[in-house]
Amino acid sequence: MTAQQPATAAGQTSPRGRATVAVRQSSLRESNLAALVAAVCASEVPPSRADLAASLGITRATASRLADELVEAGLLDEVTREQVGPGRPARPLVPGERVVALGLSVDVDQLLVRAVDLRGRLVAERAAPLPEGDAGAVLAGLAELARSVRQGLRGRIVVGSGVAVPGVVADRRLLVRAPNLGWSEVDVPAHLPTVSGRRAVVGNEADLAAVVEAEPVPGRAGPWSDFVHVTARVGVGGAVVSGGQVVVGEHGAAGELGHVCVDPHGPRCPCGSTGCLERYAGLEALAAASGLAPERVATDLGVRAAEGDPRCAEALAILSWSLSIALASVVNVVGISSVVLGGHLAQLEPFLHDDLAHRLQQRVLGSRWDPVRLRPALADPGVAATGAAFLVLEDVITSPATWLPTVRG
Amino acid sequence: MTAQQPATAAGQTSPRGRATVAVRQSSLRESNLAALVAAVCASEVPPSRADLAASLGITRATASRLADELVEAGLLDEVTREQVGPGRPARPLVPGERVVALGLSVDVDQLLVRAVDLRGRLVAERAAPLPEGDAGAVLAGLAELARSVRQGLRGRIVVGSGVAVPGVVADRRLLVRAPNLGWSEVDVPAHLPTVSGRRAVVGNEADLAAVVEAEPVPGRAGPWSDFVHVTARVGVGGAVVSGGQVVVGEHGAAGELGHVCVDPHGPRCPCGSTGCLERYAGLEALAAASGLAPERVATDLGVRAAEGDPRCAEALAILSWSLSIALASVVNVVGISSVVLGGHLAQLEPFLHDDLAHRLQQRVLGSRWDPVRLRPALADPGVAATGAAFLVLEDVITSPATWLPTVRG
DNA sequence: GATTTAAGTTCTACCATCAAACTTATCTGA
DNA sequence: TCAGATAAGTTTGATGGTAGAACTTAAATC
Repeated sequence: MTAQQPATAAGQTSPRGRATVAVRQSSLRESNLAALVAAVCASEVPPSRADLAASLGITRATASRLADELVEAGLLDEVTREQVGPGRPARPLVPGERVVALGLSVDVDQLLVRAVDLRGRLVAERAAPLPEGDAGAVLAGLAELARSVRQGLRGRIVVGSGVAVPGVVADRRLLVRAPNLGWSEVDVPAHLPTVSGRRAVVGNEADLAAVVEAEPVPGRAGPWSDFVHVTARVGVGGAVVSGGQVVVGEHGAAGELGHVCVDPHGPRCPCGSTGCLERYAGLEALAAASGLAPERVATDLGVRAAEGDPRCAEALAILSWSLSIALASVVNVVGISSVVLGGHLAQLEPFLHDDLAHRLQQRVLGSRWDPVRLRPALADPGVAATGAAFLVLEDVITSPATWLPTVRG
Repeated sequence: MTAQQPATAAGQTSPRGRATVAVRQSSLRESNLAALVAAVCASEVPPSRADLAASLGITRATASRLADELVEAGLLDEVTREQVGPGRPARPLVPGERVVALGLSVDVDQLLVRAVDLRGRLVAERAAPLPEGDAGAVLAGLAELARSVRQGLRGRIVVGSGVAVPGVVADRRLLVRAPNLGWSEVDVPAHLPTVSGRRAVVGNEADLAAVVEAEPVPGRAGPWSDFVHVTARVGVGGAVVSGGQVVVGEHGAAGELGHVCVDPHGPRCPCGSTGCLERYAGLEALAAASGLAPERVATDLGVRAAEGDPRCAEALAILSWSLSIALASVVNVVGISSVVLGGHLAQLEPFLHDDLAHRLQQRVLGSRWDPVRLRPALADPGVAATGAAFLVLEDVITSPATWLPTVRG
């Protein structure tokens, strides 16, 4: 899902990564504008025009002209830096703070709308309980919530909106099915207002959470660019991130870690298979094994197990065992040896880490050369909404020319 | 492995797919040359200069000028087409047949060298038994064999050589480890002659077989661009192809389908884990279960089972069961629902197809909406060598400008 | 206050593409 | 047989974006 387009420097490319359309003079400019914005967003310290010229391999003249246009349009901001040495002082550039995107999220229990700026900062946020009714009613409520957030964004350049949904998404638009909401074949953008004339883009919530995990700030890579993201809540979902990109698969349904087979002789799963990971690591299974109420699992299971509660210790051991089998298979197949644990697994991570790492070490083929790394996910229950906004902001970084006034003559 | 670079229209991009280096006038030309060559290679019917101009969105003038340069350099050939209607007759273009690449392959039992032209045709081939000795001795033998094949290629433009090896490859160069050969940390290109001043590029044999499966002719997509390729020979290997590209993973070790866990309570595997697919679908396991000699498994197992031999039928059932569990997990995670069966599985495919398809249908999450497709691999034991040559030919398609005379003034 | 250093700007040259007119080669039909 | 139609390919000058080099600006240093 989330179909992060394989953005290229200039021109369209086929799925195989070869150019299918020729490039012209103007694409040259567009692609250099994109390179400039990407460089500014990716940089830890705000670069000057001269820095950009050097790092991108263009002349200062060209870098300066392009940067001026971007500053003029508000896509970049100029900041002042305290002088550090001789020479004319630089005018460093940072991502434009007037640029914001809306991130919408539909979950099983609430609606959430966030506004995030190009620097990745949360500008506004509003939540509401899930309205009663069908997809139309719920999305009408979401549209209303989004409108109210937009009210408070006067003076900003609202570049678009993204939506996170708990289901399979095709083509960044169609929600094919969302079992937990009971929806199928919903054309989500059709129910939402356009922003600056642009339709909302749609993504799967687990994928969007992984986007933020991979890139905590739009356009700037996080510490890990290749990892498997497992999110356990009621069900178990996940995403595979490779080279900073979420792997979406043929029909946008990749990342179904919950239904990797842990034990073919294990319990039946409603999906039709047997011994799926979800039957061991899902909330229901953990509650049953530990004797805890479902809402206490995330907070109490680890602590109780550490205190010596035998049922909790047993539940934690089964969790670790089942995760190790499923994750080892995934790691062997996709060749990625970093794992991010999300949902209630994030809170249990301190109690799981050593045992799970040890078990993975035994089952992962390349672990002798490259040990498996484990990390808890960001502790933000609304990440998916942020990820949805990032989806739009990444588009701005990829093709900033769209947002420039087309002055011809 | 096989690190197929995510080739872009113009300029370099980061792993995240954003431009890191600006593009200049000359990149424009380079990228349009590449687009032209790619279009000619991808086309079923040879396109004229006017066809190319229309499909790429450039003027006939530009298309013509670029095409002339490519024809001049031998990268494209002009053919004559019988006239079909009024107007000046077109001079259709096809990939240049003088352009050939060498594909080398080291296997556990033999050396193989092929020469393949830009149209994907096998031009020459020579095989030799595996020489005694260490990596140096074996690669010296391979170099000698390559030299002898090159002798017969006078008048051709030999653009480079690729090498297929049965092991993990890093950076298209270093053979990290090859258990079946007992090699590790071998800098393969260092032992081989350069071709036109270019070092050989190295890839994993399973990945290279998948490359040919995805693109039977260089630059022209085959029927499937997203599939899981399982190859069972002595061991069980594989590759995941997504969007026509082989998924290589963080360290080039992706695609280890042989060590996906089928049953955690299953037999121990030398890899340190338990119940790996290789313990069920590997040649040794099949021979033991069926009572057949290892070399007869591929040819006889299916026939004997169909004739009613109970041990063979049992062995086939276990094979199908174990494949279904492992493949279902892979398909759920990477979201790809096409499977190509290679090695001895290709020959067994007719006997496996129905039962395996049925089992997968039950275990794969999205199979109700998108049934899993099964297909046997190409019946060519030397595909890997062809794939190695393709690796080089794809580079020519991606950046043909490298092969043009640099006329400046 | 002269000198050094480096950022940013201005100007001309270059080069690849575009647009449009032009040439060439074949078919069509009287 | 030959003019007309049709479409491929070519030539010409214009356009637009970057390169290169000289120039201006602003601060630190001595």
